[in-house]
Amino acid sequence: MLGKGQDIVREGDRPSQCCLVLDGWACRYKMLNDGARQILCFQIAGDFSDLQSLHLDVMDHNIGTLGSCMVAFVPHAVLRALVTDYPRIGAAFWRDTLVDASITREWLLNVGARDAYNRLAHLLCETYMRLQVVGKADGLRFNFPISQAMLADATGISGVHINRMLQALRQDGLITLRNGVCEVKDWEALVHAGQFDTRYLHVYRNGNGNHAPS
Amino acid sequence: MLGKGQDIVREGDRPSQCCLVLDGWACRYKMLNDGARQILCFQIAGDFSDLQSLHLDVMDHNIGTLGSCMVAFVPHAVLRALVTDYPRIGAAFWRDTLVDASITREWLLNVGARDAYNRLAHLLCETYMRLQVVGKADGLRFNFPISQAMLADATGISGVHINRMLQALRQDGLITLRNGVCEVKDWEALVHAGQFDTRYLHVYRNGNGNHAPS
DNA sequence: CGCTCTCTTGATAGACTTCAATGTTAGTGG
DNA sequence: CCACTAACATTGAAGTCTATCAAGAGAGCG
Repeated sequence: MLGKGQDIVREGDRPSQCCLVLDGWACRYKMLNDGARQILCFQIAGDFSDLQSLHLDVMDHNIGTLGSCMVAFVPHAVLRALVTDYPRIGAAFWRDTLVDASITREWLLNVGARDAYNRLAHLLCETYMRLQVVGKADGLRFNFPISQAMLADATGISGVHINRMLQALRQDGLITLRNGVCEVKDWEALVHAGQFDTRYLHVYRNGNGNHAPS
Repeated sequence: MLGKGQDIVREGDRPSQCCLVLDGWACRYKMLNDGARQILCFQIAGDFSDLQSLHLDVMDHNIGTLGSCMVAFVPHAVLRALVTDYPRIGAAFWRDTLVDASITREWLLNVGARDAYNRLAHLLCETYMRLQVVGKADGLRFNFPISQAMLADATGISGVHINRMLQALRQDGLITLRNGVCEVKDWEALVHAGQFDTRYLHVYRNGNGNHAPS
């Protein structure tokens, strides 16, 4: 169990184990010399943080907690044995890293091509959907202990502007967000604003998966 | 051999083969409803475009050419056989997709946290370095048949502003760019401007790899 | 109770976009 | 060899989205 703002792995490290997020909030991030931080993705329950360290010796980014976070560490040796003895598991791990890459690409699209309002909407859609898939959503509500400063770092938008865009989303009746709890008030509108399409998450379920559970 | 502006794979496709870029320029990209395009990475000689389709059935992005481009297609069946029969090759393929993801993360940092000038500088550093690694650079010069509109789509900057930033880079004596040929005039300054660090490319060579060959 | 963190708000400034026009280059066909 | 066209590059002006600066208000905590 880690507290908030703890680094799990740092850029330049040569990990000998992988970190699995069991609950709470972590993220990948990178820093610039001027102190700017870019959060590269949120990691929630079930995410294998740095599976990549199995094949890439040196970490090219940091992994840290955003809120209190329960993690497990699995030695590389164990994972390597799993991968060689059970190719199916190896394939599943590989697939996991591919989905991770897909999400990063969508974030790149988000930051590179959408304006602030839609960008935030998209991030909320994705976060809700991912939480929902792993059973961490309560209907249309979910815990979201992410400060506006963190949202700023994740979206490449300034903190002040995040604040205003959140207000806009609230006023437009799309969401509610208070005390670390977010509630989706108008899923359709949120999806429309973010131009959110679940395809890139590569979750296959019954139904089309692009609607909130009723 | 494909011409310019051809799609190789489209979002939603279910490829049964992977595309290997032998020479020329391709890219991953995504579109928004309003017609905006985000280029997600450049693909050059040696890049296995859609290795991910081995494990993710449906394409979540497009792959297309930026200039004339020589590609080879390898059926999934062949690759799967390779992966199962020769685990080392499987590991190499996996590693390849991980490096790809690392580059995407750096692009996200680039677009999310750097201003236009430095963003362009970084893109040029990366492109030069990657070409140099695969032997496609001629000293400090390299073919760069990428229009300003494409650079705009790659960086999330408008075409007009790309033009101005290129002029600034030229005036500052960092680069030369004409007729699809780019020449680095001041590598140190370019690296500094882009805050470029090769680590994320995961190329290990003699020397530190962060300097142009003399 | 003071401290810190986070959220909020207003005013100002700036980076970048958009619009629109012009210049340049290369290719095509007569 | 020269019009003609299509891309692409360049330029100027105006507009706007977003950043920055600065300050105040709540909320949680030792």
